[in-house]
Amino acid sequence: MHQLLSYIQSNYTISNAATQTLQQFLNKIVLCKNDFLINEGQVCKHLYFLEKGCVRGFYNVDGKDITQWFGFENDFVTSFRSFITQTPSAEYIHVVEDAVLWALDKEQLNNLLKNFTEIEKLVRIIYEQYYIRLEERYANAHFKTATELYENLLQNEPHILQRMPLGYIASYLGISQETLSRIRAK
Amino acid sequence: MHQLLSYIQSNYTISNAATQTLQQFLNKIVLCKNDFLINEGQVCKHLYFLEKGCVRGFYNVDGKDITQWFGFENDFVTSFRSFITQTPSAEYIHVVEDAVLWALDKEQLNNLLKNFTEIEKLVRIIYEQYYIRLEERYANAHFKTATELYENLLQNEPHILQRMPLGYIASYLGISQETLSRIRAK
DNA sequence: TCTAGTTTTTGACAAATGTCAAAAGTAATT
DNA sequence: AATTACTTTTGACATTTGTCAAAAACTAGA
Repeated sequence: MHQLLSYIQSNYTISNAATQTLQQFLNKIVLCKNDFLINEGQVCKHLYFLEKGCVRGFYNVDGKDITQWFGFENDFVTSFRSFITQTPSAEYIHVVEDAVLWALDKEQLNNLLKNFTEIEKLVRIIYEQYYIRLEERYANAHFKTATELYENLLQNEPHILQRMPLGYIASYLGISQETLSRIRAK
Repeated sequence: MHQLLSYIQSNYTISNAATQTLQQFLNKIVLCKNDFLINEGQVCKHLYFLEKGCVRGFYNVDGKDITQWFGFENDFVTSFRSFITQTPSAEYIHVVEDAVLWALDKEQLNNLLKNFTEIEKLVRIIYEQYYIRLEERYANAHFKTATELYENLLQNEPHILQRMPLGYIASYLGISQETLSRIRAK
């Protein structure tokens, strides 16, 4: 069975009919390190469940990469703004470690939402969680020194430090790589 | 009719039955400037629709206020984290201009979500929009100089500059009031 | 209109962080 | 093992921003 389905079933209540229909709509995608799942300018037509590997969402300003978020196992990833509004994505999604994903088409998700109340509810709850997570990250980023940002990361998301190169982490925190390197030296 | 209801009806599709039930559950709240809608430590049991006035969500670190967000007419406001998880709020909600709000109890919202699919959908869509908005704000805050932050605000949310005192705006942007004052002088 | 309270501005200085450039370290390939 | 490419660290210095304190401007109430 897809890891996505067991993940959903162990965290939410969902009927067999919904599960089976969902299963039919999922397409497996395998990508290698440094592939791109999404490119800037592209309209994002799928929601992805990340089964294995890790990715980062970043956008490009004056030739400089700015990492917005990281995705790991059991995360839903996509360029949310593009996926929701069906407008061109401002961000890239870059595969940092070889990845296995399951893609769900926007149209087909809409069908699921229409036909299965429990999926509508599931999606609503997932949004709630993602919203809270983002808000928390935002709060943590505000009015903090570079050292505090690093200590926060160490405390709240240590897996990022273990699996992501320094340059990406620095831009995720909004500080220069050199500063991060010096902080870590201590 | 409540402004909330006409707001919803003009933006979403919603049955009469749902509208009427929702209407029953709404309680009007009137607050004055400098009242608090939510205090830190309090579990937030209501979702509020802001009909008139404006508010800010802030939290306190070492005696210093840090403004997280502003709410204006037609916004849904609450301490989302607390409301969703039913744990004590980390933030205060402070009334900046005399306000009229409509409160919806969490329990009663849950009933609505259970009984009316279109409300479940409505809430899901509202979360999508709030999520995107937050993500956008986050992207704008990252890797920007104080001047760029100010110019961004001027472009994207000029109403904030018109209606909020400088100190709140500075902490919203994550810069000191003095710096913001100097930037604005130019 | 005057007064008291609040908010905003200004100045001087200190501290934190960014930038650029080079060196050191690490990993991947032949 | 040697070469190449990529990532991380280090140093020197410039710039931005924060902090503290005081003055100025603005607001609301008596």
